[in-house]
Amino acid sequence: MNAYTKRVTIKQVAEEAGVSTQTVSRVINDRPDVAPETRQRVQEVINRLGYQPSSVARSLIQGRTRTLGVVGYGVEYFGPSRNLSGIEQQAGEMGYALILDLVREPEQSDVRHILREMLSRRVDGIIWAVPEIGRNREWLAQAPQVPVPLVFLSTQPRTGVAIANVDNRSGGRMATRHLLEQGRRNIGIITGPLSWWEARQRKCGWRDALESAGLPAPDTLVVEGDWSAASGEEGLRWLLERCSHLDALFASNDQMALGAMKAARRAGLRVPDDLAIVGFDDIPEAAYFCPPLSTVRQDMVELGRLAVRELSRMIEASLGGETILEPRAILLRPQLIVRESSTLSGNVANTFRR
Amino acid sequence: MNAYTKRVTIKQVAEEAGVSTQTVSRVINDRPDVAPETRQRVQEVINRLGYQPSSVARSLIQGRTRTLGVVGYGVEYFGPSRNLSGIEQQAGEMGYALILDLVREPEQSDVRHILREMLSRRVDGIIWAVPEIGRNREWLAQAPQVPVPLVFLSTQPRTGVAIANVDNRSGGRMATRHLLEQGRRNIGIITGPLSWWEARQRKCGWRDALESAGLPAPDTLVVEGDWSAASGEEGLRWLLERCSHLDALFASNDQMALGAMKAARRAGLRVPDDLAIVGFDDIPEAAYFCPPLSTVRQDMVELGRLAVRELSRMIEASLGGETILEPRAILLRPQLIVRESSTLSGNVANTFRR
DNA sequence: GTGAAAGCGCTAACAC
DNA sequence: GTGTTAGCGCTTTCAC
Repeated sequence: MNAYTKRVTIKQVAEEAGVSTQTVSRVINDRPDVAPETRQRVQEVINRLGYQPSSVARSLIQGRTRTLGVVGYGVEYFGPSRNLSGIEQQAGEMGYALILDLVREPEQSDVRHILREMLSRRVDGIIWAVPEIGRNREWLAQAPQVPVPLVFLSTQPRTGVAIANVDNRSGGRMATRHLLEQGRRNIGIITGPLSWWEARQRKCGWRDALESAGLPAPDTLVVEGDWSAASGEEGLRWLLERCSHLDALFASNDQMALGAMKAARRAGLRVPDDLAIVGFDDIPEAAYFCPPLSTVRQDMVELGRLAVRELSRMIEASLGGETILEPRAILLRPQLIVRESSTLSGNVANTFRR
Repeated sequence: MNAYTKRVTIKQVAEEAGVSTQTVSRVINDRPDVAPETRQRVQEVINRLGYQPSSVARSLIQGRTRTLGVVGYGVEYFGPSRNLSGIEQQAGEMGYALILDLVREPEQSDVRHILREMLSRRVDGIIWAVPEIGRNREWLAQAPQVPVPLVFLSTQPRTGVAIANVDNRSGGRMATRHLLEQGRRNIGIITGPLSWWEARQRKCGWRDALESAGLPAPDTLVVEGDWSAASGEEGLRWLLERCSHLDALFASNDQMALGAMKAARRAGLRVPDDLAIVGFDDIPEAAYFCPPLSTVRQDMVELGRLAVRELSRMIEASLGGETILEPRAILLRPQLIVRESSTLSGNVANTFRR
């Protein structure tokens, strides 16, 4: 088997067509000032030779790569993967390619190293889609010093940086208010890891709703999970020990809600009759849990798209004028999805509980 | 706010340090032949100016980008997202960056366009991780003409192209054989869309196992789903209509198994007592279904890693010698995970249980 | 309409 | 050890 053929260059095309490289350049860039017949002749040579302009060379001379750097986390989870999908779609539509870097331990990952790598590759802008955990965003204060536009996803709002978020607090409020409306009064919460900003926001929403209803939000109603179904199972067990009259639960994601359902079953509690449950995320399986899970849906695809549009706006602006756009904060409202796990009416599936 | 500062070049560093660009180049590439004091002086200037070598310029001159193109599908699903994660990990470890292109409609997507884009960006190699659906792989015959190494994931083996697969057929066999070992004799199957090669393979495995046991595999035991929980629910309903004595089900993924569980519940069937169920994939939620789902686990992370290692091998070979490596086919065995959906209590025997 | 010359930021090859 | 020259593949500028 032969080696891969060396790539055809603009020079070879020019020679073969008997014109200058300049003319070839005009043809591949669809410039007007080329004689129709010349254009056709060149085009034929291009097709015959299978010439493919090098965007590496173009990037070098034009000072832009039409590439976006994406630093992501947890693509194996539903939210982040949808998010990435949205980013990719929008970027593709706007003519940007994506360079992807996945972080596995957000708290320890070497931010400076990742940033350096992205910058050396001369991306036109960066999307930082790693959750804010503990102090792993301290460096963010230096963000304005990064020499390209930067948009953060799911990060505590700060002045001076562009941010796109789902309104987690409002989501937590929706879930809890819904449970209150169902007549529940003892509403526990299984939070995500409280080092996560998003987890804290959802908890704040829960507290907001209780306080608006004039109800207390004691610590005995709170347990911290780690987003996993196992922690949801354990969490509910723990809550039931402290608070025997618990009649509702807000689980901060659907996996933990699933674990809690298992624990409820084990404890002989009927859902929703004895215990109403609401989750967060609306993973595709949620509608098939037994019973189907009420939850808070967040449109992560749209969030990704919005982030790219904002980033592109910033890039264009920096390319044009001398001034940087004032970074904006984008906030996306989630949506309450009511299914059977929180409502007594019309709960057909419950008839067949094991 | 000021505009983003223009990037520092090697020339500026050289001037500032009072050396030639060559010397700076030697320093940033850790070449030995630089006087220690010169090196230090240059390094200081680099730090002070925040100089970041441009890999665009490097790529141009070295004829390689240290970039891999990844064409993927369905990152929002469990398998593909894990797959991508494995690819990213291994690529990172080997010093490659990733350019990501996500395809949303594998059957209609414009292969030539995607390929052109990747090639114009001069990726060193390509991983094609889009499922083989219908005839969307016909172009694959031309793969040897692509001017860079190419590895296909989850594709029907063919000579002349490198491929990495999970052994889906063997997985289907494992699932079905397990059900046979539990004493089941009327084992239905809900397949994936049969235009998918992987779906056909799993079905073949099911048939293999039945035939080995001397049992027929009639069409009344087969129903085609679309991977969704909804189709699993409907599928089981359909099967129960045709075959009232059905006592086991192999669902070709976990979502469809979940839907089937719901249908079983509705039909008043106990799982596993009346109907044993095995899924495929081992999504994280599977252990929390009610009852916990037996399934076939495939290590998609490892598959991704293997693909990258193989691709890298091909790239290195093509860089060195004149000949291309003979493309290899990699086959990864899946693993049966036994939980409660397929075993009557105390009947787990000597199988691996989690 | 077309071409020649210069140069994007860097490194390879060679000279000193 | 260090500098000089040339050039990667392309576009820009300015002649003609």
